[in-house]
Amino acid sequence: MNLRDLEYIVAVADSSHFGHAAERCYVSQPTLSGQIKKLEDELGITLFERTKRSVAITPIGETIVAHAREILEQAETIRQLAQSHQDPLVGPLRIGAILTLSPYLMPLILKPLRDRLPQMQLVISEEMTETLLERLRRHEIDAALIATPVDAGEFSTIPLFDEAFWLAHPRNHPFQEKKNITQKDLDNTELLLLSEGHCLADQAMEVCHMKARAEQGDMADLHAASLETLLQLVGVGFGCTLVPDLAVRGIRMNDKDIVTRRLQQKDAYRRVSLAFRRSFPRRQALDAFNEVVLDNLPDTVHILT
Amino acid sequence: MNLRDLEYIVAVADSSHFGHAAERCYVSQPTLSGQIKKLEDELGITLFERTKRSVAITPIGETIVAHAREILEQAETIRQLAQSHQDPLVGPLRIGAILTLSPYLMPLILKPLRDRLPQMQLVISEEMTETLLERLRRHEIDAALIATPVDAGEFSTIPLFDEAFWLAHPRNHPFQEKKNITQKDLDNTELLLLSEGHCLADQAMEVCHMKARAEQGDMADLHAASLETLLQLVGVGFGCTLVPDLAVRGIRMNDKDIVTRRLQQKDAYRRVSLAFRRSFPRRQALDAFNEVVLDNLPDTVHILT
DNA sequence: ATAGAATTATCGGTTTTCCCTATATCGGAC
DNA sequence: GTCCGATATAGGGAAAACCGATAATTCTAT
Repeated sequence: MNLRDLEYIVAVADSSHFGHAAERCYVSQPTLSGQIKKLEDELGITLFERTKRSVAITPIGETIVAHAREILEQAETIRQLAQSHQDPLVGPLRIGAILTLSPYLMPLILKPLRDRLPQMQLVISEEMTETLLERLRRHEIDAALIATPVDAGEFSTIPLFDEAFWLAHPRNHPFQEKKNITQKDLDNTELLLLSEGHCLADQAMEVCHMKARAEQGDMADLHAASLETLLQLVGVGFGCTLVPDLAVRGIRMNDKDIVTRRLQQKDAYRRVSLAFRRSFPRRQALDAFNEVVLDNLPDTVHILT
Repeated sequence: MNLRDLEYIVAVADSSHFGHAAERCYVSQPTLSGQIKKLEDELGITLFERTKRSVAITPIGETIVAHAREILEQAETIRQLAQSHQDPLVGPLRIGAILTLSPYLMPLILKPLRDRLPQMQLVISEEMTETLLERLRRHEIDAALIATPVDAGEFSTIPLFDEAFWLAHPRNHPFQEKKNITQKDLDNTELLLLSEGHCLADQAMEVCHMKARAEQGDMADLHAASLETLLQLVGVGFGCTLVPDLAVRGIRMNDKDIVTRRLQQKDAYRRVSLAFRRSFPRRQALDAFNEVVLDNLPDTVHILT
């Protein structure tokens, strides 16, 4: 049995005429006759009752042709599906992003993305870096926006932009009096950090030359699960924290108790990149996505070509 | 695209391993790889994301494999259908019978038929000869039990049995006094006949040497549409009629006002045969049907070998 | 009755597809 | 670095699908 054979029997069932059916299938009449005969032999039944003058379908033939029609329809559906997915820009793109980036980046790009690539539906996951990478491995997402270098062997990465860290402190904090915050100031400051696993915590510790989490002492149990929570804590005077650039934009607008200040250090930034499986077939979709992201970032971040 | 190709992609989707999938499909791994690649090229999309180390299905691949599964299932259904119809004795057999035979023959054979050929469902149509032959031409029925010779060119026929005609007259009829009914008696008798198109009417006229229906005079508007109606008329003294043998059996039991008498003439019978399209493929089913019919006829009919 | 038209089946040869073995290539493990 | 496991590639052979020509059969028209 064969899809072609099924086309043949459907054509004969429709036209009741081997010659016309053959024409419709773009084959010669002997070919069609032979193939149908072969199929009948294979199935062990007679599909069509033919005389030299006429062709009529048998009851069982009728039933089988009905199934054949369904099969051909399904096959056509497959071709249609394939057709509409041929453009790599069409179809859902599953992007993961770290929690300290996603809430501040997505609002900037979702609308432009829908305008520029209406056929591409973005499916967003927000997770910590390790979880994202695991989901990438499992093919649950197609790419991940992260701020940590990953093993180049396992995934390909495209660097997108460098995002500076800002210091956020309460309005009544001693820093309020200082014109410039120096590295030394930072090194001596106890920072509020996100809980274990958030790359932002590690990055902040690095910027402030902290050796390990344990050094923080009493504040250990204040480790928050989201940047928003952390900022709430800053707002009520619990301490300072480092905030990545994109997240600062929201604070400036909304919270009068929090002061954000640019850091002097040149190396106080994190590099955001897009990681994806080397074998991922829709590279063009990723490139288009990246382009939209870069086109819609504020001037405050440093875009990498 | 090809049914085989679809088996390949389903196998790969199931095992996530080209080698194992190939084994399951009884082909070599290069063959399977090649065919899948060909299919991907044909569809213009990537079904599987493969590295040298692992295989994962793409989202669109997942969708397509789902359709492929349905197609293969339908194909299997076709094979199953064919399988269970391979035995020509299995499946519905559509038999037509003339109206003056069907009500008397069917009760005799339905139960034996169900016992002997439980897998064959009999679908019965009751029509006049010409209608039966027309339905035979249109493949609406598979065979017809008729009592008229048909053009041997158009249909094949199998003679089954000769059915004698009996005379049915009211108990108070002059015939009641006669010991034997002669041809001359019949020739001078006005018979009640079935309406136009019933072969029994023609046959009765022939037996009684009637030239044409018009000779009957006043009784013309009494032409009945069924033998049962005709016998009702006989029962209330409207006249005589000829009744075929199988129909007589019912009368003897139920009606005290009707006398049935065997005719002396040797040629007062009709030949019942089974007519079918020469191209009908389930000849064995017909033979089996005939056998059951002949095995269950009463001794009063003359069975033809 | 005979010729002609229409229709399906059959035959021989060609092209295409499918499949196999052998081998290359790549990534990971020891 | 070498071996192992996995997929991809190459070349050749077998099977199938296909075509044109033709046969066989049946209906139609003259």
